[in-house]
Amino acid sequence: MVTIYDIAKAVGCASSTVSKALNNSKEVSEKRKQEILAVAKKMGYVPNASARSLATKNSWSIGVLFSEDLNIGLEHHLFAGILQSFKAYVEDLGYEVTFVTKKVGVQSLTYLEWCKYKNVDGVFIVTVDRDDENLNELTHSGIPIVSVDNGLLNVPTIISDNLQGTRMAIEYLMNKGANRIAHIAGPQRSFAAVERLDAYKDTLIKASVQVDDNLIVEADNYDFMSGKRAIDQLLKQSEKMADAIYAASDDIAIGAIVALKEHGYKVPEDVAVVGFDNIELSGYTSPSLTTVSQQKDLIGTEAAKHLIALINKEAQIERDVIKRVPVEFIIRESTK
Amino acid sequence: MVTIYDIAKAVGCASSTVSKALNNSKEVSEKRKQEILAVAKKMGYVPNASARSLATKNSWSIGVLFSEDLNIGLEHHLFAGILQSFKAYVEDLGYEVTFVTKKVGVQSLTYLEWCKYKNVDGVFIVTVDRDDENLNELTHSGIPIVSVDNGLLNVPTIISDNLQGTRMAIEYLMNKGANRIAHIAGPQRSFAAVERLDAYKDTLIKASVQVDDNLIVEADNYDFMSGKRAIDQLLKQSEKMADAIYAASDDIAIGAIVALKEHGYKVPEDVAVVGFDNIELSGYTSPSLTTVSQQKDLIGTEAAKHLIALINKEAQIERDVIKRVPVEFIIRESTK
DNA sequence: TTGTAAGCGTTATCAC
DNA sequence: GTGATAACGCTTACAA
Repeated sequence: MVTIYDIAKAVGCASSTVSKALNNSKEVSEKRKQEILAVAKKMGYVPNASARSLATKNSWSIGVLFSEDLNIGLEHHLFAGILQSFKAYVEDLGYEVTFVTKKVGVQSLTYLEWCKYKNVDGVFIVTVDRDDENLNELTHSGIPIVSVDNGLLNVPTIISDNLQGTRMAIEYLMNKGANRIAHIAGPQRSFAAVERLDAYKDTLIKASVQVDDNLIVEADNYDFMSGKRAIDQLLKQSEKMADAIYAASDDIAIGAIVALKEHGYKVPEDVAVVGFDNIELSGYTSPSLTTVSQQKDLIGTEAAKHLIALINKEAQIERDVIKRVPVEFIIRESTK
Repeated sequence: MVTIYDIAKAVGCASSTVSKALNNSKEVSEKRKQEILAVAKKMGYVPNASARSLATKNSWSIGVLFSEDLNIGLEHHLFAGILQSFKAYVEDLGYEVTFVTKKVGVQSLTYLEWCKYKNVDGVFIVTVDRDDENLNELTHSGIPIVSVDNGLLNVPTIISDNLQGTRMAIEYLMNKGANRIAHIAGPQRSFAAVERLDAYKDTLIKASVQVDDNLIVEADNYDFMSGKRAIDQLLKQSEKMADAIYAASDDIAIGAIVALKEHGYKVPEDVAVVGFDNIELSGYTSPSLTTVSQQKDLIGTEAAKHLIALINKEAQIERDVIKRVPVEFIIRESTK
């Protein structure tokens, strides 16, 4: 391993001069700097992050909290997409993206301890168990944190405009003549799911339509099977099938469509279905799915921008700042 | 920040003794150790990764190479799933998972330089541009590396048994009576795609069926649209439509089914379709998709195990070690 | 402009 | 069993 001392020796100067040259300081003559840079390159010098971090107390790294406890891992399209654009943005700025974990070697740590251990500059919470006892400690530590979607208390959050999206969906269905619009809500431990359910009720009420609890089902999860099961539940709750269904996710919607077909209903003729997310496949199912599209790229980059601003103290840490990202309503065959 | 010196002062011993206690060394009396541990806990001591790493030359961190240049980012189900299980496995062992990047602060680095900079214990190559000029340098550096799927030269690779999978698919189709089996190959820059194409030809030849180049199309990519386009291409190449199609991915297969329907073909009546991957949605399309299932969990954990073995020098770095992970053939409606 | 030296928080060697 | 102390590679006052 080549160190600045090796370079200093080779050049015939002090290590501090080498350091200055390497860091583009103005306290070195241009000539010296070029000389040092040339030698460094020739010798294959690579700086050492640990030594640098130890001396400067900066890590240039951002921790990502991506808990798998919730069964929403990296495979989840939305969160993977968000993380992807977040990663691209901060890496371009020179930050390293690393996953926050609870262990180092044989030792167990809390999230906060790990972040201190690694001295991360900031934390991006993608998915996390809101009941995790370690969470509170982290969110109150003063470390710059940004979150998405899960609506943690005390953490600035970037999230889709669930109210707007829901309203567009419901109003569209009503304009199409639907008057028994059911809602398959997402699991209510999810913040977005709660928002969408509230928005559903709110929109109906604003349109002077009475909310019928028998037309509301809570899915266990955001996935296909939950959508299928939700239809069974709906059939139990209500003798007469709804003429439209607004589902809290595309996966649920697609599962619901499959179940509806199995029960002999035609989509969209008997029942119109609207999803949420606009997953890539929603354009390819049969029928293709009308849905509320979430801009995962934008959510990821907005989260990144805000976190960087917090790190650079260009933004203040305000609790409960919620930034809404607009959604888009995409009409396809499932509501024709 | 609490350091071992603070603890030493509080306890009234030397910092080296504290270090020993903290590291569970046998060179401290049990009594002292307990005393130190108690004080450390009370003071909220958290070790410092940089200092430790600087002194020990170990980082307990693994770099993940996940290049987005190929348009296969984290959103790709297969790679996301593989990374997920890899991550879970190594984190449980106390390793940190961090993304390899090409920049640190304002400075640009090669992959290898970054790995040296961060002193990662090993590298997991998930996706990477095989033509990347930085790659060769990394794979020949002596750093423990494991790869999946993309069949890099000189790197131990964990990959699905593409030959077995292809054979099962083709033989099944032949048994069903198909005698004009087309193949929508994946992009031939992908190693797996090449393997599947070769296996397709090989299986036909072994069954004394002549390979018809007009029944082979190379998709631009692994995605839906490529599948749709491939059907157009197939129609151009061959006047008579195939009676079965073996596609290199589920996405391609689903795209192909959509295109086939648009052209008036019925699946599976006119054309049977088989995919590859077993993405979650393949069971929910209409018709649901017969496919070759890849075990992403197993691929991820096998990669993790091998990398850890390399790091611990329990395995030798052998070039071109390829470990095959078995696949499973799943029969659904698209071939009924 | 350049050099000296202290300090960052650990671990590890070697006396005692 | 315990304690000095050097070393890890770098940055940064401060001195020259």
